[in-house]
Order: sequence, then C-alpha cells, then structure tokens
Amino acid sequence: MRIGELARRTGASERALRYYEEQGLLSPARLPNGYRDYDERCAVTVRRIRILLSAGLGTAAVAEILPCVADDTVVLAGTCPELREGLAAERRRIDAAIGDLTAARDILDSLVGRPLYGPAAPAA
DNA sequence: ATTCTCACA
DNA sequence: TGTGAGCA
Repeated sequence: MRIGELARRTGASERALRYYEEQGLLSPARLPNGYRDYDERCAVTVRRIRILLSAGLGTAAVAEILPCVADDTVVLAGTCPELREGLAAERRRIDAAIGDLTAARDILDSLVGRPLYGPAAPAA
C-alpha cells in the first residue's frame, strides 16, 4: 500500500509517516515510480510507534525499543535487558517531572488563595 | 488524483 | 509537524 492508505489506516499523517522513516523507524520499499510501498507489517509498526511516542519517548528510544516488541503490543523488556535500565530511568524522569509540576501547581494554588497583587502590600 | 522532496510569514 | 511549492 502507498502512504495515503497507511495514513488512513493508522491515523498518522503522511508527514509523520515520512518523518518516522527519516528517523529510521520504518523502511518501506520503493515502487519504480519512487512512491513508498508499505506492507502490512508497517501498519502494525506504525501503531506501536504511536503508542511509544504517546508515552513520551523520543524517536531514538522508539528505534531501540521497536525491535524488542513481540507480535502483540507488549514490550518484552526481558528480551532486551539493556532497555530495562533505560526505561526505568525514563520512568524516574517522569516521576521527577510530576514532582516539579505538583510543586508548580501548589505555588499557583497558594497565589490564588493569598494574592500577591491587588492593594499595595504593606512596606516590608 | 497522488506522491515526492524541500523549505519556512 | 503543518503547510505550500513545483514536479512526475
């Protein structure tokens, strides 16, 4: 199938599909006219790519994880032990980010409850 | 009608 | 990643 059909079937834009290829995530064959020729496997791969990307992973990480994914959408981390630490590290980064966001929200909450603007504050 | 590559008011 | 240009 060509890029248009794959885009419709996966929900990814044609632009994204070409980008995935540029990032080494997909390697579609080429028709004699230069058009990309995707097989069924690509449809499955694109769905996995989108899931991984939506998890906040970058294309570099996706490229490493992709070959470690079995026929289902389950990542067989056990098959690629090196990925375990990398994914664990990513998880820790997310935890840290959540902590930062929570702190930021708390500050915003305190501002709403005790505005710093409005009537001039008494001279310090 | 579709896809391709390249470039960015 | 979107969008548009200029081709094939």
